Amino acid sequence: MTHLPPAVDELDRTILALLIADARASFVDIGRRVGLSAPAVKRRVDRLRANGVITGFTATVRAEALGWGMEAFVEVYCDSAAPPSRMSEVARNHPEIVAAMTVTGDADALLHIRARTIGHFERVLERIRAEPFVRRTDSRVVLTQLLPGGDSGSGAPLRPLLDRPAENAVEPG
Amino acid sequence: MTHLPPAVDELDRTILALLIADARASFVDIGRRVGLSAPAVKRRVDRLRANGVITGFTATVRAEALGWGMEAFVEVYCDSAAPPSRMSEVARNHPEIVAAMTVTGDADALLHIRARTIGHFERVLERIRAEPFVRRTDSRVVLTQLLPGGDSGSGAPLRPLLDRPAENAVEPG
DNA sequence: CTTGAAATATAACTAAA
DNA sequence: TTTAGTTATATTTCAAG
Repeated sequence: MTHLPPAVDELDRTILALLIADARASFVDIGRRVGLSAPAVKRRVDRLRANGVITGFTATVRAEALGWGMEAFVEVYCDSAAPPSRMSEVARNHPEIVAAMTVTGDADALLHIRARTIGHFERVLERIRAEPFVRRTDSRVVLTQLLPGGDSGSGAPLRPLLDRPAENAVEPG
Repeated sequence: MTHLPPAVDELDRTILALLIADARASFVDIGRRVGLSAPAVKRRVDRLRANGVITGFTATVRAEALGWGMEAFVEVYCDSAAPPSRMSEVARNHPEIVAAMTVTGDADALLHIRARTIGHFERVLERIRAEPFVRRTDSRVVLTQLLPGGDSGSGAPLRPLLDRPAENAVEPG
């Protein structure tokens, strides 16, 4: 049994790009740009949501404007006995962890962390290091975002990828 | 002249949390939950946008559903003569780079990269390594997302931070 | 795709703190 | 002066044809 192919066509990609650029755009407005009626657009958006292509709509917020001026990536090294589910629990235990993943390489996990200040970040690190199984951490503090939109996942950086249908083809071999 | 304090109050934070959870929520609906009329909500949202607290509204898309099944973080080491603006240019030159930043530590930059397949990723790496000033790279391929929402920046992981006004206070010293 | 009724966005105006 | 409520109108949503 293969995973169901979502079957996203050119029109869907354009609609996705428009919704990524502005999630509050009206179906009428989107329809005008893609040459479709509003109900037709709505049907496609509903289908993209049902298919799990669109997972939701969100406001993008400048973390600094809310007092979260620090950002860092932290590699976590665990005891070899650490069950993989434990890191997931650790990630949920600390609200400052905005993303967590297992990765290749020496480290067992990579954490994306936001904090108010260096001092706050230091306390978060201490909290994480105090977790069972966590042996040591290796941090990289973000200095400057080099791309507009800054944070990945804001959707905007994904848009260029949508504009290249040829690149989306399944690669041979 | 100090930077203007955005002055985000409790009500704003609730509205932000609701918009992060669903960017297409109607002002009437938001108003019901915070005890405000629709125009009052709109005025606040307009102000949050004008203040740069809200930078936009975006659809969150599952990259895998579009054929982007690979994700990696790549540390880039440059020649000491590399101007900082060059990395920014490199980042813009490769659409697979969804985020790029300068960081503390040995590496000069950290890239967040999305690719269709391992083979595609390898070719992207070769392209980046061929850039002037880039001396070497060190990659960490993402294996499993440990938090729901996966990607950071989707807004959802930021929501818990909004729920903690006490944590948002400016820290002494 | 088109239609039409219900819901929504939004501007102008008014009222209150 | 700043913020919210009310009203009025254009627009949008959405189910049905």
